[in-house]
Amino acid sequence: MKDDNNVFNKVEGLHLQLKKRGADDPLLEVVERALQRPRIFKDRLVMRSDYIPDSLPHRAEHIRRLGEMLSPSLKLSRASNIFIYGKTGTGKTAVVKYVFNRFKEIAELQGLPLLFSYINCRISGTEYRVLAELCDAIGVKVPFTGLSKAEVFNRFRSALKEKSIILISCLDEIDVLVKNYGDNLLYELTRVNENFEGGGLNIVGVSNDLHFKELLDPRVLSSLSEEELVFHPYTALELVDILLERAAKAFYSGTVPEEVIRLCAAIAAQEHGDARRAIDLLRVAAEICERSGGSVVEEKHVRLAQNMIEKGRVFEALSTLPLHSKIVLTSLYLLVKNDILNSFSGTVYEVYREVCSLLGVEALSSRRVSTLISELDMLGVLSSEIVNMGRYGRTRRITLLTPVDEVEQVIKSDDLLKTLLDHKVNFLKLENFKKYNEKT
DNA sequence: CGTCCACAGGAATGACGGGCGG
DNA sequence: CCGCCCGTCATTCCTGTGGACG
Repeated sequence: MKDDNNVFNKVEGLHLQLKKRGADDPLLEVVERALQRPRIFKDRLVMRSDYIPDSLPHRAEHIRRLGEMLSPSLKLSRASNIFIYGKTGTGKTAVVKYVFNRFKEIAELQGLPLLFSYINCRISGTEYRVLAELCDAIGVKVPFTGLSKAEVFNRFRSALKEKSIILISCLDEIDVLVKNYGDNLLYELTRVNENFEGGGLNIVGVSNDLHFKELLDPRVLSSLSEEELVFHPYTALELVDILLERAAKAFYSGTVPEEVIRLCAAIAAQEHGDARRAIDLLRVAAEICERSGGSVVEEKHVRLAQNMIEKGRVFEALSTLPLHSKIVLTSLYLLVKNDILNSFSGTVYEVYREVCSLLGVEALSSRRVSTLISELDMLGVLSSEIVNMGRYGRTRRITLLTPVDEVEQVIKSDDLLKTLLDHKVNFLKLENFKKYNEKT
């Protein structure tokens, strides 16, 4: 655990050095300000999202039950597969990791052939990579691409058998995998244990989609969810406890008043009781306070933090979009700038083509753009609604949901698109599109 | 009452870069 | 080196469709 005090001492040392050099040193002022800055954070790591606390308030019951379900593995017999539901930030991942860590310690102490792996299916992304990570967990090296899935699967199974390992694997956000690739992999995985003595695979599936079950084949469902565990969102009061505990470790006493914590908890509770959000909010509020030279976090810092986090999320999501999605977004932006708030897909596509030719980029087919628009819809950047206009066909009415100035920031952060706004935007004859769009 | 618009969105297919084993 | 298998992005072709217009 890194101590802020060390850093502080170093800065102090630097300060003394600089002073010796004379007053005209350009760093002197910066360092002095850094020294004067009141310190709020005692330990920043505690407020990070990947931090696993020693105790999880209001989750003792879940920990106990998960531990019970997995306990047969400590006697080297197979435990049930487990299914965990609950929305984001309800402590699912933390509980699983917590229990895994504790079991791992015991297994190592007793020298049991018991291994644990945690895989996030959304981050791993494909069936192949999930399989590769399972292999990795039991010490089988596989290339990140090149082999057929069946081959990787066979290697996994035979290694499991050969080494008589029991692998308990958590597949987090498992719904993402099934939505994209179906439940084939899960089916195969649940069958791994058939005709096996010693060794085996145990799956702890985690999903934040409550309707996920419906996507599964009944056979898969029955073997996957032999046991179930449901996580409910935290209430505001529970969030307060969580934040208080974290705050006590992360901040110097007296820097974060309880009412600020209550506010953070209340805001997060409104948004589905997401603990991660609550912690982020408090952390950012403290950072803002610290940077502005305050010594006690106040309500206004929380409000600012709330704003910043929201904007940051949007910017992050939009600026990492592939080029053509950004061009579609830009087209929509231009339309909105010209007071066309609801455009039809035909109009958007026309503008899109125009923008592409101005940028010297080859335009994609309208079919492709159509799915790009759907993707933006799913991201919540825009909303599209199918409308029937009889004689005048069937289209989507597309509305930009993101505030224009935020979209503008994203466009300006892209080197290519920036040139469009800077120089070429006048060449667009948007009047034509306006008429085109109003041809209802 | 049937037509027919302007697309939606599914299916099939292909190009491509990456990476294996042999 | 080849042949094969991935996943991703894109195109082409296709069938489907609610309701204003004639």
